[in-house]
Amino acid sequence: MSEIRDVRIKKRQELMDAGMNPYGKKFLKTHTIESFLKVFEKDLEVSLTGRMVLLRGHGKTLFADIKDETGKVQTYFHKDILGSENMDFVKKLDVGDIIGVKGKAFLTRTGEPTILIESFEILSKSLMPLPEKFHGLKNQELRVRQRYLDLIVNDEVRERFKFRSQMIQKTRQYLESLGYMEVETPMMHDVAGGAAAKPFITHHNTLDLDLYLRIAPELYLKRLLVGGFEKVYEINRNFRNEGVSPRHNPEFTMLELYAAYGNYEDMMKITEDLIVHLVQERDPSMVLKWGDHSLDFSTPWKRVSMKDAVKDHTGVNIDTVNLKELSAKYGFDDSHKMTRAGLLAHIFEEEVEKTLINPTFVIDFPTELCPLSKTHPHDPTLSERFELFIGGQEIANAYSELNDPVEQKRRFQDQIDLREGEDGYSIDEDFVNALEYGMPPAGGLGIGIDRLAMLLTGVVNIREVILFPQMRKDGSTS
RNA sequence: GGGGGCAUAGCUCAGUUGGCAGAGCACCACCCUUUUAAGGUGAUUGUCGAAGGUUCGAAUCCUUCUGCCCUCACCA
Repeated sequence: MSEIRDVRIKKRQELMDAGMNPYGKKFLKTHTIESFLKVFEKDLEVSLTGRMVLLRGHGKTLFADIKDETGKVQTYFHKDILGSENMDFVKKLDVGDIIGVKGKAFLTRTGEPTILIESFEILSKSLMPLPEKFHGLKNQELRVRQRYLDLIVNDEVRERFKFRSQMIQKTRQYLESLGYMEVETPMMHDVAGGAAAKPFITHHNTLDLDLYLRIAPELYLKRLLVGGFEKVYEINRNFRNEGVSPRHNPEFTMLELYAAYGNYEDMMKITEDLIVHLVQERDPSMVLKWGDHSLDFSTPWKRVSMKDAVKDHTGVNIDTVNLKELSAKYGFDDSHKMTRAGLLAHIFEEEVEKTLINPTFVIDFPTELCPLSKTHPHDPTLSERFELFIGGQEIANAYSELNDPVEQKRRFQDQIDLREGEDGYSIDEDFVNALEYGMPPAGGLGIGIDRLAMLLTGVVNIREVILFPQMRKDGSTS
């Protein structure tokens, strides 16, 4: 129905014809709505801006709720104050219009702080109707495809994205306070490394060069350790050409940080400290509701080896169990390269991950699953690596970084052999070369920022913490 | 990619056994000078996601397609 739009286009023209610009310019406001409400005082002269979200006509007057980034306030257009000519302009206003107002504060009979408008400007005439005032916008698809409407109408959505921004801001402050330096490394890689994932492929025309959108910044950040920076971090996007799900978006935000001369124990401490710091500000009780779960962030967090986690949960002792029996049970057949380590990881993912609701560090990963990690000094089959699980999801992943170039190259080659024939996988020779110059021992950590934001805001779908998550092409008009 | 569910007015939603496509809000007109999802009177509002099929007759049954949600697989 374009009738509403037609009516508004007509009003737009009538405003212009009457000399009132419906798309105004810079407007100086004295307060945000939040700050106005805080300092409210009768007869205070203020100017405010906002979008009209609710109109209540009342004879020769009009109440309009206007909303800015910080809140909502009632305004009052009165014919006796504005005069009949201005009141004609008021009749051309609609829900959705963005206006600037000047006026005097007062309290209505019922005690509502209100601005008695002395003058106003139309800063943007809205042509499209907003979603319904009471039920708002619920349609999942529209909420994402037209996120701007979601943000206008659904306050809790706007608050959630504000929180996400503050969470990242606090993370930066925390890391800076520990002496970490933020860096930016390439998004376009000629070798897709640092994680096991399918990359997106793109092409540089002038250089005639196929490039991969990065799947992880890891190998570049470690080059910086070689270069002599001792504490670096990066918060930015990774791109993985894989399925979309309530927990996966093709582009997602990752914090990676590296500390020279440290190890994965340091990373465990920094992970716990950072997340506890963020949770504490959210809710000092340290317990957050998340979906059907309640997450208890009280320290110290549980630590369990992968072997023990599997043993405790399934009774399977991976070192003594009959492999054939077990692989049959878990759907492994001869076509898989079945090893005890591979099977352990498989059972862990199938049976254990989803049960790790309160924060749990899983440690002592089999080395063959950790191509970038140092091994335990006393047991080379295990690596100095942990993954942090909260709410059954992997939130963080960290190692004592492997800094032996010869061993690193051998492990890369093993990975390539496993993925024989697949495109996009090759050894980052320059990274190995960098290691040959000497990288200090280091702890390295990655934290999934979107998932952390999910936990801290209580939502179970990643698209609720990503402003514009990936969607298919809109099929509604075809 | 596999399996299940959903798609009706700008928004939120009803729609019985296949029998004239509905409500609330929004919009429009009129009334109303402190309302609070204001109120009152009246009017308008549709490619029932798309294309086929069955039928005297399809929003409703069948097929295909598109999109969204859930789930499995890949993965963080």
